Amino acid sequence: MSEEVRVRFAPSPTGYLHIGGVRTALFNYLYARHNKGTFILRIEDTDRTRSTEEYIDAIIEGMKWLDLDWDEGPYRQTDRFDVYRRYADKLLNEGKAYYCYCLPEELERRRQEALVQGKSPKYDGRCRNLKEPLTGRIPAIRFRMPQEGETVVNDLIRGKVTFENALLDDLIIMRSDGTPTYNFTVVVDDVDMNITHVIRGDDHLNNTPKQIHIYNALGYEVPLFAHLPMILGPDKTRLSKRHGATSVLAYKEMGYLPDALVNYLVRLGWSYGDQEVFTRDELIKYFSFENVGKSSAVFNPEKLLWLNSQYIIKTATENLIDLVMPFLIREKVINEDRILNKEWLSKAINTLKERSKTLIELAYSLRFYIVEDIEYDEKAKARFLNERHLPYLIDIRKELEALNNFIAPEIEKAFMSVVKKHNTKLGNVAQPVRVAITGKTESPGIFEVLEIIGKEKTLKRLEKAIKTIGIKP
RNA sequence: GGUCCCAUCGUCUAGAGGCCUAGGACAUGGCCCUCUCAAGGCUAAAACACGGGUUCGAAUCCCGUUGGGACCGCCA
Repeated sequence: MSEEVRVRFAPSPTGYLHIGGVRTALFNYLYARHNKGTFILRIEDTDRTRSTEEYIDAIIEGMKWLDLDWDEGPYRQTDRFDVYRRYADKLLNEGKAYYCYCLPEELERRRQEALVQGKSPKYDGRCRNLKEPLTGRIPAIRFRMPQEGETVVNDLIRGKVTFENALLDDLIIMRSDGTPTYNFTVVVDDVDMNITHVIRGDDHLNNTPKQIHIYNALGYEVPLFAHLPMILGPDKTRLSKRHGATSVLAYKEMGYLPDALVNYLVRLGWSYGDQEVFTRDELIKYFSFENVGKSSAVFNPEKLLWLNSQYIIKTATENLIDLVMPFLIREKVINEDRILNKEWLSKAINTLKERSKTLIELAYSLRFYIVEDIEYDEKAKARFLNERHLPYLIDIRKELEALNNFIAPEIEKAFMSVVKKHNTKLGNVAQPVRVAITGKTESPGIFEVLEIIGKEKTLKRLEKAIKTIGIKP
């Protein structure tokens, strides 16, 4: 027995990689990295009618975006059908599994009947001790589940969970079309891949005793289990498409930083004292199941947004340039062929970093720096581009025009001189200028903004504002 | 219906029988800073689901009730 920790994330490509899946992947990843173990990616695509290549690609892309790098795989179960077949034959030969000739429609009918009568829908075992094969039907293979005693799942998060064997169903391990089913393939693969810890969603806890019996039947040691609590939507039901974004990649499109999402998700059900923000290294260092909670958690978009803004502030401006560029193009702030001076752009970004909760917001707010013609917000225009503020605009234009060194401290002096001359408050000069330059009543500090916009554009925009007031009384 | 799981502010959580007058974070209100908006600082309001035990002492241990969730497929 090796000491090495081997864990796996095993999504089925019947849908996109969603928040819940990512959290499972993340906890597997953290546990592996914390223990210097191996993290395996396995695609559970035995349901051939619902699995698609597109989903597989999206899962992989999502994992890569979040930088949840795996060490082995992706393995695909559809490549391993002969392995399952071999194990199934073995169980058949040993009498631990048997052919079942019941038709899916028959089973479904019996299930419904049981439900109507308020009984537990369980396979009645009518093919369990068949002496002769039934002709004219292609059988499925069922696992012969022990019916006495109880099974204890020793869960790293839940503790001991006990199940009565009499309640366990003889489940189908091979369909009549020869393809294997989930509860069988997981066990075979986890055995085959030497998985030491099965870390997965809470929804599998009820499957676990059945799987334990398959391990036993196959003669293998049972791995350790850790069942993670579910993530709920705002209505406290299981997170689903109704609750907004389906794919994690949608979060990428919405301008979230991968590390912010990871940080948010890890705190859903896990904690480390009062700490809220973690680097990836800290996460790996501190992670343990002892600090994983047992109860399900409601997904809270507001806190994610807050964390995202914290990560934007933390990110080096240099990196932010590359991150925001696709959004500048997508939101048509710049044309694809237009090359911006990086040094200049980083100055602009610096003023907007702590004002942006997402990369989209950052891209939008960068607009007034970049475009030639800004548009006035109607309310802002009505309030500040009027007769009352006209003298200030005329004077500040004059003062700024006279500046040789167009830098923030000099610009400030110019403003102060106008303020003094009119014996007014700075806001009365700054706000109309802000509207003239940015089109809005909110922006970063106006002196900095003017420096970054530059003298030429500043004067041009001031003149346009002055003219606007002249035209419209 | 059966089985299993869970239960601290609106939400995420700290809490391992006395450090609890229940702490932190998001969101919300107020104040400070201030050229606006943010960021930041300070501050306010806000929770141990309920009922029984055990104990000198319970958010913490036990039992029950209630509430929520998951699963009961030839889906995974």
